[in-house]
Amino acid sequence: MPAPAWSDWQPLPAFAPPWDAAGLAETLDGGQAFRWNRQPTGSWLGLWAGCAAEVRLTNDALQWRAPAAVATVTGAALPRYFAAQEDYGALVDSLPWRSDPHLARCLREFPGLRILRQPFGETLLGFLCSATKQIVQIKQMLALLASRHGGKIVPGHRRLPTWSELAEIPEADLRACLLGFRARYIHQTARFIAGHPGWLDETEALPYFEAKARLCSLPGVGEKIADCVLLFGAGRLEAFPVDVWILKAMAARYGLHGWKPAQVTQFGRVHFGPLAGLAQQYLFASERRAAQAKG
DNA sequence: TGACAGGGGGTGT
DNA sequence: ACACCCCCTGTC
Repeated sequence: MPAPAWSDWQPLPAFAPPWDAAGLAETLDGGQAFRWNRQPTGSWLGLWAGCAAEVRLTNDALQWRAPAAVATVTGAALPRYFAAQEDYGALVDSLPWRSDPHLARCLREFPGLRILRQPFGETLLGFLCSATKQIVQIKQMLALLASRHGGKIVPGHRRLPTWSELAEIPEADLRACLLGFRARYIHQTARFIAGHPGWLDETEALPYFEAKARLCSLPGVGEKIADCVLLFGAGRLEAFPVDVWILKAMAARYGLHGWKPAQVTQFGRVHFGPLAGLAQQYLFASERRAAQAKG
């Protein structure tokens, strides 16, 4: 099979502040998305929906290219996927960093961090896989799901199965993709979504609290996963996912020792304001880096 | 090189 | 609180 021809490298529409390598790595492989892989050349190869893109950083500018067969559709999808229409300088500046030295430090630490705007349904699938799993394992599950059950994007790369397709897959076959107890949740969720056409699209369009409540009605989806789906798959920057990492980080950095997740959620909304999820992502990135440095 | 614990970014009961 | 699954990682 011949290697697919790739489009020329092209700049992504410019927007400030500039990208940096750490921020790009954290954005693509820090727990928002699970289908980006660093290439030997240092660029990143990512798959979503029917798109395949390679991105790289040159002189603080982001460039992309795609297999010729999907270059048009990928190029059209990229600005939305990378939230290129958002003025991140203004968004970040509106966070309460002036009165929060720790937040200010995290913002300085990852100047290129973004919140991706991934396809809603795929984001739900990714985070249904995420319970008590680390990023490498989630990526492995999704890679298996795509390779065994997803349609071809270009030779060598497959998309994730749609929810309609997932509804037709026996639970045992899902388990074979290393999903463990999550296979049952995904199977049941797929049956529900398949039986309620338009439900996902409607949910994505609802106001934040209503959308979250609807997601939480799905088997295997609790508050944390619902918030991740809304933050990374619907652009709801007010969603503030509280997991054990953020629980520990907030305890250590803001003195919230012994606080329960619901209390930390409330604190986050009040303290960080309407873009609490954006602030959370910077805190999260900083804690991850600290943990990695520690070994 | 291989076996063996231990624990894991959550949800449901 | 504990089960749910089972892969990853560190360790011997």
